[in-house]
Amino acid sequence: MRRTAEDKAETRQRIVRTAGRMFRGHGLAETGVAEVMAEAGLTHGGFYRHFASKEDLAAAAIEAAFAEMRGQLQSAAAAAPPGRVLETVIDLYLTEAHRDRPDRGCVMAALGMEAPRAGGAMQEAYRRGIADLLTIYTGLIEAPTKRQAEDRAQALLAQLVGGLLVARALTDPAESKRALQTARRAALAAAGTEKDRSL
Amino acid sequence: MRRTAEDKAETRQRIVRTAGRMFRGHGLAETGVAEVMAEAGLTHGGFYRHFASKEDLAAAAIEAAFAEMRGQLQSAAAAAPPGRVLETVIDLYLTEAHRDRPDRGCVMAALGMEAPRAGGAMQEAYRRGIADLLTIYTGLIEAPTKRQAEDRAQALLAQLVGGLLVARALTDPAESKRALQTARRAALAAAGTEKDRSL
DNA sequence: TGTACATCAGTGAACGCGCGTTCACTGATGTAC
DNA sequence: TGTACATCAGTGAACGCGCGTTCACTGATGTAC
Repeated sequence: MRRTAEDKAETRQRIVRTAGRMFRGHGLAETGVAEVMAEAGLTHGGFYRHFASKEDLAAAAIEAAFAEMRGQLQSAAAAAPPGRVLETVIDLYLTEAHRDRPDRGCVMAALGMEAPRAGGAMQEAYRRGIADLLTIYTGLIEAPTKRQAEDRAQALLAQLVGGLLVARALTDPAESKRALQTARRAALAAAGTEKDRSL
Repeated sequence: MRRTAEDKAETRQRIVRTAGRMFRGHGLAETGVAEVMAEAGLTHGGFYRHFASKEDLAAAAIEAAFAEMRGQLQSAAAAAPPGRVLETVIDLYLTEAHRDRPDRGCVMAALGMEAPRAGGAMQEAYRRGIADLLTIYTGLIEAPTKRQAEDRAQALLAQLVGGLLVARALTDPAESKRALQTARRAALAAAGTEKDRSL
């Protein structure tokens, strides 16, 4: 049953991506190794040919999920009309689709409680993911000083995540939808002015 | 070993409060019934004299933890100097103590992912807790219409929770402290003007 | 008020069950000659 | 290029272990008379 190195890398990636979705959808503790493997079309026995432990997988999955987020964020920002980049990335985040599909969405809004207390590689992957996101947002924001741009990026991220959490908490569809709209306005206000990229 | 009805109520309350702390500190899935009972000074066998299931306990614990939050929030608001109520409740929330002690802190910032997907009584207790918090915040905020006050209350709550999550994610003490300060300013901006209670 | 019996909060052992992890095994691929 | 052997990705059974829950038991309290 031995496979090519390429095959193995593909399998590993499939496991990591599957785990990323399941961990975000149901939580780290509630998602079993065997479940992930089954969802990836494998049996659980082979798991340890790819990962040292469940924690090892979780760290890889968190890292990969953040990378996925960065990709979506950056391509949305690149495609947005000038002057509407912040609006575009905010609207991408605070959607009903994102609210309803945590498994495909923001790592912070899905694992923001479990990851920091996990310690070790998971916590570090999570911390780095947040820091990288903040760097990207900072680059989109115009402010007198870099420090102020960083502060606004942080306020923006907090408003995005907090707004999504509120929207997910409210079970009434109309209330929840309104919460998303409110959060979009508040996020735009928190972000402030957009960096001029027309040069 | 039979106890007074009063004794039983006291025991139940002790279990609920202990569970509230442990669930917030380590998560719902990671906290065992036997652990909670031991921490409350009991053995696990008696658990089902008080609760139908772990979920039943969790719903009660979430409700009680929200009630605790409301108490702290309202007494802080009542004790604050006029014109500085919003600042006071924001400063109460975005502290290093709150960041470092999730078990004593905000339910939303501790169970905001697990509670909504749990369904049933837990989800409902959580939803109601958030709705009640929003009502309290709305009452503190001055705005042309009630709708606008509600929107600002929601933006405030999102900024508080989001800011705390960011601060908990950043492991560098200086970065994390700065994140709290930034979030305090952003929260104050999101809340807007305070309701005049001097009459 | 006193007595006999029923109740039931709390104990500690035991129950399935699912989890993360280990292991012997398989067979296709990599490597040495 | 062909052959023999080593490697190792993936399988499926099995391992402890801790979990939520159940249960027989205890003894102090409640209730009926």
